[in-house]
Amino acid sequence: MSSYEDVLVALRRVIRATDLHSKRLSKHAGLTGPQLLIMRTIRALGEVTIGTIAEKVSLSQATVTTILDRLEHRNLVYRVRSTQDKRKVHAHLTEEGADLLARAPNPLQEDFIQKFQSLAEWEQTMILASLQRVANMMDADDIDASPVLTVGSVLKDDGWKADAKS
Amino acid sequence: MSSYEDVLVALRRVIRATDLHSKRLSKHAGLTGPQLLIMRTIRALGEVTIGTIAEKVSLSQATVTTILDRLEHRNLVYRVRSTQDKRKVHAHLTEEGADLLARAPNPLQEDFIQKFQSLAEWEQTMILASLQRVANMMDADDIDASPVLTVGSVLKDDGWKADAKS
DNA sequence: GCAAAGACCTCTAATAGTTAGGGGTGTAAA
DNA sequence: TTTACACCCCTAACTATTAGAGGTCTTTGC
Repeated sequence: MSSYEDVLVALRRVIRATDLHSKRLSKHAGLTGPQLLIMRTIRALGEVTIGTIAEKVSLSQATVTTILDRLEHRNLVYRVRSTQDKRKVHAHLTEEGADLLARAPNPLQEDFIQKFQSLAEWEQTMILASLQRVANMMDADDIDASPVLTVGSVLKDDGWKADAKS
Repeated sequence: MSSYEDVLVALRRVIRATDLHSKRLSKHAGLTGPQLLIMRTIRALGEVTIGTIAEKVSLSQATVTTILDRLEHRNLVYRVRSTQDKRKVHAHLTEEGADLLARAPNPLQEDFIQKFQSLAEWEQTMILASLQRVANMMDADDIDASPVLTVGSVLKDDGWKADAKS
């Protein structure tokens, strides 16, 4: 069995290799974490409804709507109401949005996420919790100051703020 | 007190004067009663939401939606989704629709409807019931064959069919 | 004459997206 | 350090559309 320290070191290496540290990434693209996540989902799925996005990223439709409002305002995405079913709205990346997304992330990132999602649910959860703990430690520069995390808080308590001032 | 026959005669005169006999009118315009009613509502209120139309004509939103579908298909109305509140949709008459509406009805009709709506609720209901009875008699050419009407059936049981074959 | 088809009308229930409102976090400026 | 601001996130309410089922009327074919 590897020691806890071994795990920490491995995690730090993963973080560096994949450039997943959200503050760094977000600042680079000028996008917040959820914004990036949603734009990636749109790129991955092509013509996609708001409901599908919400399902994929585990947010409510209302939240996706407001985030899309901001992205649309910045001309990174646009909406098209379906003619087949006028209840539905399809989201698309603008050329500008696609460019930004292409410039922003490290190519390794996509690979990593795909592989990560092939893990078991509990593995993903535990790894995320550990990553979170690592991030906290890095911020605090003090291991003992890092609070114990619950699973539920893992995805929320993330330092993804980037364009609060834009 | 005027006799029942006096009332009948008066009603017949009103019907002729205002050209309200629905079969005649509908055939003239190539529109059914509800279609005509909705188009008039749009013309009267200008930019109007589906919900408002439904309220004005006492139909469900779903019904208004399907009737608007047919009118839109015939290029008589068009929809514009509100930019202020993207839940809302405004209905408008096309030029073609406005033309059709302008040609179809007798100008007296508008006057009559306005005045009619200033009457008390029960007066309107009774008058409508009587008008309906008159219409039935005219169709039957036989007074005794006309069934006694209930208030609830007055607005429904109307010979408004016109373009079932179009 | 009469049965069947086709085109309507109408409704309720379900569905998709948007908005309102309230609570929270993080960053930057006074 | 407080304050302002811009986010995120949710639930509840709201607007319109669609699905599905039941009804009427007219036309068409027997």
